[in-house]
Amino acid sequence: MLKIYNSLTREKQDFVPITPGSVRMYVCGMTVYDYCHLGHARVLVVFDMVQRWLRASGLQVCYVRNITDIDDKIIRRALANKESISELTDRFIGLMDEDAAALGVEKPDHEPRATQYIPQMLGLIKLLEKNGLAYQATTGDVNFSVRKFPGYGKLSGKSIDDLRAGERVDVDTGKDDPLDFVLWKQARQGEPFWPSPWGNGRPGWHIECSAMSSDLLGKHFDIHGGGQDLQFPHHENEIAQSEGAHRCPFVNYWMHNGFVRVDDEKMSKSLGNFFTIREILKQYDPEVLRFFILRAHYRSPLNYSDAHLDDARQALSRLYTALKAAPPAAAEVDWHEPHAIRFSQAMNDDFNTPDACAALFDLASEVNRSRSAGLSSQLRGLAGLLGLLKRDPQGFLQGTPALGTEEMSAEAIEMLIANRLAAKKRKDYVEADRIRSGLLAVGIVLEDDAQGTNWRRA
RNA sequence: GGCGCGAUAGCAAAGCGGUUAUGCACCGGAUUGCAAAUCCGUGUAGGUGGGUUCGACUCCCGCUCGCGCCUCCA
Repeated sequence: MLKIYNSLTREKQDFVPITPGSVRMYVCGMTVYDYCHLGHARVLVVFDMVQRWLRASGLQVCYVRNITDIDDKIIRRALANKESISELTDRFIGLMDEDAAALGVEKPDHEPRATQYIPQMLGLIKLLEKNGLAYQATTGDVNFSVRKFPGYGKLSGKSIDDLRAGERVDVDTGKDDPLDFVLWKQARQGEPFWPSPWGNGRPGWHIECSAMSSDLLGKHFDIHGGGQDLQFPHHENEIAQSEGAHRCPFVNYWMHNGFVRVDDEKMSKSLGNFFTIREILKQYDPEVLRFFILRAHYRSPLNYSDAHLDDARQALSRLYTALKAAPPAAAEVDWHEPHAIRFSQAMNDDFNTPDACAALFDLASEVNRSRSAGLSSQLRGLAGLLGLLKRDPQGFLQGTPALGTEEMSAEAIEMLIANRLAAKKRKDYVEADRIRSGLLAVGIVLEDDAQGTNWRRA
């Protein structure tokens, strides 16, 4: 039985799908005006893992991850770049796809873009207006009336009055209450707009997710995910909009992944301490990054540093080394085998990937001891469910230079290995060792076995 | 100020009221021409003060420290 920690109830709960045998899941994706950073990588990988495990559990999954392609930041960036909004967003959607693919993230079933759902948003706003929850302010903006929605704050555990305590005096917003949020922004000079019953304008941030999720998944669906920082106000507002418009429960299970940190501080755009996926992939194999993300629990904070990635790289090498020692027969998982059982229990316990990884390492030891192709298949099969160990071991072991080591071509390495073998044949161990330590100095490790000499990157 | 989360060995990171987490690093042994890899083995934990219990890293309370949200942010 799968258990999921539900942010809404703040406890682990048995997962019971609305429709037996199938799951509908929505995850807040990217706002496309810049490169994806490590925080985005975490959302992408974590919910890819969730989606994979749901499918592996025999459920039929409909996974939606949206793209926000219209908002203030996008408008500003396009202006600064002197390009059109669609040029900007198309470009970064392409780059995001590349990053996601590198990290082994499977394509969601739907990737709706906000700008393609304007009619649905307008429909939703009309419903909210009809239900007395939306009003047009003197500024022309259409706002959501937070105080008229009972239960506002149930996701984030905030009460409206507590929120008021920290508020700053804000004039000219036209809001009845400072906590009200915008559903539809009145068009301003030089900004893109769409016609609406309330005049030309563009959508507020939160309404797109309510519109896209109900259009693709229905008014009431199973799982909604995203980064912890979206819990308030974004997800809180989504609930208010969706439940306020449809008058029915919105989402059963809310999942929020923890932050990525640098030096124990949240990595964020505003702090400027973020690393893009691209930057990191210049130094590390994408699978190392994926493994780094998955070896921590999705709700825990994840501290980034080169040392931690180096550590992850060494650990992943151990798994690939085991696969190399005993080539797998297949990648089919035998679910009666003890490691598979442990793996499955770990995953069913709120996607405990660190524990699932521990099962993988125990299995690797077993493979090394037994040299069993069957167990090796188990290893590859189970790891595959996390999107790991899909490659040829040699490709991984020889393809990822450690930080600070120089590149050397495979041909050059092979040549030196041949020279060393010749030296060994004539028992010139001084020369043989000289060659080996020379290679080690540039990050190449030689391993002799009965068949000959293999090399890998340290 | 309001609300919430966390504190595990050198580093990273899980489960668990009593029995080896796991990985990296380290140490001893096997193996090797020497190594590497691998195997075997040892060691290093649970912020602090109380409480509950036959027994607590694990449950409860206080304290200290760290972090997050309350504003765009994955």
